[in-house]
Amino acid sequence: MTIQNRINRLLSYKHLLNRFKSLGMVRVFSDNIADPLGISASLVRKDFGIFGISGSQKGGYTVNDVLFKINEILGSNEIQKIVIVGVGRIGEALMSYSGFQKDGIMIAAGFDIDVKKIKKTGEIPVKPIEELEDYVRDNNISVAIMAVPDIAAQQTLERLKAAKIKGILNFSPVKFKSTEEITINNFNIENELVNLIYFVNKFNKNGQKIINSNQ
Amino acid sequence: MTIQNRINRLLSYKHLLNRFKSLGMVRVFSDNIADPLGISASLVRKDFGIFGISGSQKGGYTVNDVLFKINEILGSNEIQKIVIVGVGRIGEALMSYSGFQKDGIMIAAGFDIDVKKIKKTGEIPVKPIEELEDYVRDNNISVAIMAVPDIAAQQTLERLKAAKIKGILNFSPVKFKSTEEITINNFNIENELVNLIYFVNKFNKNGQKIINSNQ
DNA sequence: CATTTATTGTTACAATGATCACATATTAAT
DNA sequence: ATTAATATGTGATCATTGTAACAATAAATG
Repeated sequence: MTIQNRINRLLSYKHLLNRFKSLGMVRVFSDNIADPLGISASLVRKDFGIFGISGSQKGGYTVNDVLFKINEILGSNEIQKIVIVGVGRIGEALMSYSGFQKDGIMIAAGFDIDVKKIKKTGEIPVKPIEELEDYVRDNNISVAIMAVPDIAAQQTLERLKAAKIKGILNFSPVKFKSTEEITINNFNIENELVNLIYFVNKFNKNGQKIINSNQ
Repeated sequence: MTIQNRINRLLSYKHLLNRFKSLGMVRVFSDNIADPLGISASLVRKDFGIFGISGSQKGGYTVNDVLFKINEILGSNEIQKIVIVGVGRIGEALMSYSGFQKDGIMIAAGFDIDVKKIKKTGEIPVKPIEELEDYVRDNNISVAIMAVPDIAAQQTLERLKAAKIKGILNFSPVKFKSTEEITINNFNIENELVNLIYFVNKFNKNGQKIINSNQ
């Protein structure tokens, strides 16, 4: 979980730096980045240090250099093709979402078990699930979004494993654990909501803090 | 971030215990819970202790008691009504999703700025955004899902603040920070994908770097 | 050219979280 | 009733993660 935070911060840096860039800024200091994100400047410098991003001792960091380096680290300088398995409402919503492009992510195809979903036309083709394995091999895909109902989750996971997929972003309600061969990030909306409701309910009365004694 | 993990674990415990229950189990020990989740038994016991969940010194914990207590803590024993602002593809997908019920969450209404989206019939009504403030007040809503495009995000946030919403699950591409008055959890799909791609590309099972085979 | 100033890069530190280990309590068995 | 076995509850310990502090150093200034 440790490096995941670092990667997430890298993404925050990227978005912030893009904003700075659009404002015409050429150089930034570590606290310019830290303050808006509510973290310490030394953490920014440490992150940069760990990923080999260096600045100059008086003039700070060059926006373009840092942006290029971050994209390089994240693999966003080349297009990353991924697939979606399960073209229901969530799958469709993701396929029609255009925001992935800026991070170098391209949804190459969708797959579904339901023949009525198959579409050869359109920007992103939807293919029968039987073609997944061949497609993944032929197009060198390593990451998939899984957006199937709970009933189909286990079976879909097996198919993705068989297709030698290496990473899954799992929108299905069933939680799966990562293994040596495959990294699975579970994206659970219920959990997020329950968490939020808990906070809102506990903090409600006069903004009182919740008990957090660790003893 | 500290107690959030605890709440997330509570949710994992809940789901696991429900599985145990459906298998007919009446009592469990802390390691029955810990092992499948890959955490230590003492952490389970400590979590339980902190939330006042107690077991018996030889017989472990009673499944039903723990489940009831967890639901009580999470507020899932009563129905929590929430609203969705922005009835685009994501908003629609969430509105048609039936999995919230088991956690006591009910989507009471949708809101949109586009009059073509308004629907008075159907299970969940979709209302004009102007009615948000009144609806939230009259129905005692404190949590909202925000699923609007980036362009509308800032304005929508202002509306939600004006309506005295206390917690937002933000699906829009724009990241917002929580304040004293309002807790905002940003749900960013790009970030998750980029993170996953980073892992898949840079690490093999030994944590060593591998050659990035980009097509 | 020396001095001042400002910012990076890094080490020491503090806070937080999870695990370990054990004392304590409870049940079962003889 | 006594003893043995076993699981909880919790203080001590270890690990992780971010912050604070500062030394090193490059630019600016006189």
